[in-house]
Formats: sequence, C-alpha cells, structure tokens
Amino acid sequence: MAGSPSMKDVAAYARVSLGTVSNVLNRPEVVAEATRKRVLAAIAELGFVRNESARQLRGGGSRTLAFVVLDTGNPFFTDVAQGVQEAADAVGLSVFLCDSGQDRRRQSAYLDLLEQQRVEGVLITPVDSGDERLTLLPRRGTPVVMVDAHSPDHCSVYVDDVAGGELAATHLLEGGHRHIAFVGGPLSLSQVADRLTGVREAYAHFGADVDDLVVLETAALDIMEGRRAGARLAGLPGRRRPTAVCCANDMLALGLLQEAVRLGLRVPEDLAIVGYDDIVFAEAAAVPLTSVAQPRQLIGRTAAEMLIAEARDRDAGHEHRQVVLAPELVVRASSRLRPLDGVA
Amino acid sequence: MAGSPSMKDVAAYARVSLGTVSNVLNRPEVVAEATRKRVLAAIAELGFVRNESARQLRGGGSRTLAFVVLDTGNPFFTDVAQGVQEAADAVGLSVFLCDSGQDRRRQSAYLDLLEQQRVEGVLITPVDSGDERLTLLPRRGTPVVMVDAHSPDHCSVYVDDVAGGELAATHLLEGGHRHIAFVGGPLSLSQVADRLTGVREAYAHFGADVDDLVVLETAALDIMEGRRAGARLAGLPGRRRPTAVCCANDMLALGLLQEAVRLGLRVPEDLAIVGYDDIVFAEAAAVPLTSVAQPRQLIGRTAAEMLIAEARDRDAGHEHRQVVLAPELVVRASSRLRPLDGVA
DNA sequence: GCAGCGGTTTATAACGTTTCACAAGAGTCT
DNA sequence: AGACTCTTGTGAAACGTTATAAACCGCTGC
Repeated sequence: MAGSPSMKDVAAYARVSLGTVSNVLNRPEVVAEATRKRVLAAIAELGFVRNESARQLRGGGSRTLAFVVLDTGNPFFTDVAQGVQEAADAVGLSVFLCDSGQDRRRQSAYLDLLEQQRVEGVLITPVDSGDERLTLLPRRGTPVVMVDAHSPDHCSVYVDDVAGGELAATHLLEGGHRHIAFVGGPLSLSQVADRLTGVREAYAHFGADVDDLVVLETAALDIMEGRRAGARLAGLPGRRRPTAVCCANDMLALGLLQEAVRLGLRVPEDLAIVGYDDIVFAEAAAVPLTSVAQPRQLIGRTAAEMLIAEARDRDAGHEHRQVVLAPELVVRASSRLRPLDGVA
Repeated sequence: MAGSPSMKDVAAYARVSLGTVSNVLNRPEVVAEATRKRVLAAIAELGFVRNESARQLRGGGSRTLAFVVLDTGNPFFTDVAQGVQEAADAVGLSVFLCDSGQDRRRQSAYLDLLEQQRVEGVLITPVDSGDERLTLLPRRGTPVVMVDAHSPDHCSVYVDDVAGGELAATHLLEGGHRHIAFVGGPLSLSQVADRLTGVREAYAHFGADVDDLVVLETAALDIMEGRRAGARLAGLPGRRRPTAVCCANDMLALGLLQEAVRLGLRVPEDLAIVGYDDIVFAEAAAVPLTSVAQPRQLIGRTAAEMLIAEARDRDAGHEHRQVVLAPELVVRASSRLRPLDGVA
C-alpha cells in the first residue's frame, strides 16, 4: 500500500494465488492464457515492480558485474569499459562502473559494497593491489579479474608494460636521445613501475648509460600532474634539461606538452615526448603525440569474458590465466626526427 | 556451508542467538564487551559478509544512487560524475555509473534494473527523454533528477544552452563571420536543439540573415562524427564553404578540427571553430579550442544534492526545482581574430 | 465406478536480515 | 523479602520472492 505493491497485492487484485503470479513472471508457458492476461493486467494496473533484493535473496545471482576503475577521467579506461559492456551485454549481464579515483579508501569501500551486493564478479584496475580484499573476495566466492594489471592470484588481462616501456625508450634512443626523463607515478602502480623497467631495459639493450635517465615521480596520472612536470622540466637550464620524455600515460603527456609549449619549448626540437595508451585525444593534440597503443576494447572484452567464465564454473576447479597482449608504438610529430635533429 | 556463511552460522559459532549477532552489527553499544568480542571473532573466523539483499529486503533503502550517463567517453560527463561522487560521499551514499552509450534500449534496460534494485534515486542525462519510465519511476517512489537536461516533471540542473549557443554564435558574428555551420545531433537531444536555437537567436539579435546559417546534423556527439563533418566541410568548394563552425560539443569540434587541418584548411583563417563544454582536452588541442564552458562539477554536485533531498522527504510534498546555471565563453586560438581576418 | 491422466493452480517452506516485545539475572531501594 | 530498575540476551515475526510438492478438475479408458 504505502510502499510499492508486492506480488501478494497483485495476486489479491487478480484473484489468484501468489504462486500463480510467480509463474506468470517466471514460466509463463505453464499458466492458462486467460489467467495470464488477468495477472498481467493487474501488474500493469498496480504498477508492480519486481523486488530484485527479494529475488536475489531467494534464488539466483545478481546478473550484475562491476568494473572498479582507477580514473574515469582517463579515456583509456572508458574505452576498456566499452569492451567490458560489450561482453557483458552479450550474455545479458549489466555493468556498474565504480570510480576509485586513485583513492585506496574508495577502492576498499567499493569492494566491500560489491561483495555485500553479491555481484557476479568484479573487474578491477587496482590503486592498491595489496588490499587484502582482493584475495579475500575470490576465496569467498566473488571472482575478481585484474584489468591492465597482474597478480599471480587472479586471472588478469594486461598489456606487456615492460615491452611497451622498452618500445617507447628504444624509439627515443634511436632518435639520438640519451638524456631522457621518465615521468609517472605513483611507482606503486604496477603499470608505472613496469613501464619504467622497460625504459631501463631499453638503455641496457641499446648499450646506453642508464645514469642518463632521470625519473620524475608524480602523485597521479592526470593532466594536472603532467602540467606540473612540464613546468619543472621547462624550468631547468638548457644544459641540464632532458631532450626527451617518456610519460607513463597520455594524460601526463598531454599536460606536459601543453605546459612545455606554453613556456616556450619547441616540441620535438627542444623536447621530444612519448605518451602511453594512445587515447583518442593524443592524435588531436597541439603536437600530435607519439604514444604506445594498447588494444583497449580487447582488454575489456577479454577480461569480462574471463570473469564470466570464472563465475560460471565457480565450483569446478579453476585455473587462473594471465592474458598478455602486445603494445604497439604509434609515431607522430611529438617525437619525429627533423632534419635539424643531429644523430648522436 | 556451501554458500557464504550467514548470521545464523556466526551465531552458532559464537554460541549466541541470531539477534545478538545483529545487535553487534547494528547497535554494538547494547551488547556486553565480552560477547561482542566473541561475535566479532566468529565473524572474522568464518569470513562472514553481510548479505545486502536480505538487509535491504527487511529494512531500509539501498544507500546507493545511480547516474545514467549519455557517453562515458566524453570527459564532460566524467567531470560531472566527479561532482556527483563528491556529494554522495558527503552523505555516505555510493554511486553506480551506468553508460547508456546514447542507446535508448540500454537506457531503458538500466532504468528497469535500477528500479528493481530499489536504488535511492537516479540521476540521468537522457538519450530518450520520452521514455515513459522517466515519469513512471518517480511516481512509484524512485526520484529522478535530470542532469544537463530539463523536464517539467522532474527536478533538473542544467546550463542555459540557448544562452550558450547565442554566446558562441555572437562571438563568431562579431568576428565578421556570416556563413556559419552548426554541427551537432541528433536534434532530438534537448541540449543540441537548444544550442541551435541560441545560435539562431544570435543571428536575430545581431540583425544578420539566418539563411546564412547551415545546419549539419550528426548521428552522435563523438569524435568520429566530428571527423566526418570535418571531411564534408573540407570537401566543399571555397565559395560555398562556411567560414566558421559552431559545434554542439567539444568531441565533435576536436574531430572536426583534426580532419579539417589534415585536409589542409587553416584554423582559424579558413575555418574558425567553436566547441561546447570546454573539456580538459580542448585547451590542449592542435589549435587550442574556443569553447563554451559549463560548471561541470557544480552541475553534478547540485544535481546529486537535489536528488538526495528529494529522496529524503519522499512522502512530504515535494516541489520540483529547475536550477539553471550560466555558461561562459572561453576564447582561444581556434576562433581568434588575426590581423589577416577582415572585419565584415 | 475407479485409477490415471494432463493441465492448472495452490499452499508452504525456504532465503538472511532487522526489529521488537519480552525473559533472565543482577543490583538497589524500601 | 519483595518490588523496582537496568543491563543483556533471546525468540519470533516480518520483508518479497522462488521452488517444490501437493491438490484440484474434468476426462479417458478399462
């Protein structure tokens, strides 16, 4: 009455039993045409809406999965999310997006909430991969798949960040750069750490002196931090300033690019820049940005499919799989060699 | 046993009654120190996790609200979402983001799901403002607030799009342009329609001939559509080509800008461009983009606060409020007058 | 006449919480 | 000692579904 009408109200209104209403909803083929119509009319008349909580409590799962994202402001993640949606749609699941905003507390809060909601599974790009919840959830029956990150205790889909970092740095080294800055952080994020490792390996493989590499750790991976880093670099006297920058993602790179240009540096002549992720805005930047591309939608789709599979055969033995995809370098103007650029 | 442990299991393990476990969880102050500890230990030992469905079924609301977004790929919306998060956090609510992807079917599916989940309320930027669900939900007790759109039957927070469109067009008219193209769509979106109306009004107020205005309707508001429109414009012979473009949002503008430049047009000399939303990438574009700025976070925060208020006094009489915010023009290089540009 | 038959419908027992009225003890005051 | 309070803990009744077993009904076939 006061609240929304329940199946009981519908049953009373249609002069049938509760069970019949349930049947109309769940196995319409077993109820006679006439009664079915009567019940449906009652439902429409009363504006009855199934109570998902009760449903879930009684019977099956939630038909819902969640994707906990590091930063919805970064188009990379929203593209990954598209892939997730696609895969979920295909099997009739809905996706809730949760933005941790690179905040551990929020990540924890969401994980608690999602477990309590009994979602079918959780996809996550963790801020804090050390959170015990990440191992607890699967142990208690909520599968967790790592997206764009890896962990021995979960299924995961990620792009080989070491290879990506190496790709970026090798490109710059081949361009004659030796004094390169790596900009990114926090280093506790595995993506960032791995990309840096890749950059170091490039120095090694190239036979260059890794002491020429400067690491600028940032507090986050967004445009603001990029601008800050750009200002710092531009403030250095020419001699001590790196001639190229490897950024841990495109958000940083775009901010850095913008600020560097504003402060009078020429890109790529004074400062070559390479980003990471190849977000859709990289190509449209002031100076089109060289970037390491990742198969974004594929990451999302694959991760969701793995999650769904894991949720399906929850009881049956499940082997965690690590799917590693390959990054690809897209060269654009921000790092392109010009006649002016001497070769080391 | 098989499934996750329930409060009953915890009670048995701790050798207390069910009610006591509940008390430990909900009113810890009423239970004696010793028993409380024993129960907490049992909870930890068994890895008990509250079942939110049962909780909700029995008692109160879901402590959750949802934001159904037109396109998570558009940073404008993710910024609005930040504002929503902020306001929700402040009162201890969680936010689920749902991406309708400009797809009516998906919007409907989400609305159904959310109503069944009994969320506290729904924020939405509708693809299809004609969907009956939008009026049904509030009538049945789930408050709905329009974000960046308006409707007489709901609370809403939006920016005066007519004023915004007029701002953009007036700026171009003052720059001497007469042959302007409006690019945006679908026109069924109120934002798009209103911005176009504003452009027309600018012509009227300026005493210019509105027949010089060309309308290019697009299928969506994304970069791809922008590129397509850019190609179309660039393909026109110089005489018939508009000298300026008003885009319905920045995604379109950035795509259009990129393609126009690629096809050899100079911006703003051959083609001036004004975008809408002033997303963070507008400033970092190939040619920094003039745009109509909206107070994104404020929109989200205000909308969420209104939703929360409406949900709180659900029964008490509630008057729908329309909060209209003011747009602001940010002039950058993509429309800046150069000495070369003659004045009409 | 009676067992047996689909085809329909019904009554009832869960599911895991929260809440509320009440019981069991331990003090306190007369 | 009896009548009180106060502090803790208990038991049972909801909440709105779904599933399962049983009941009903009008027939058919023997």
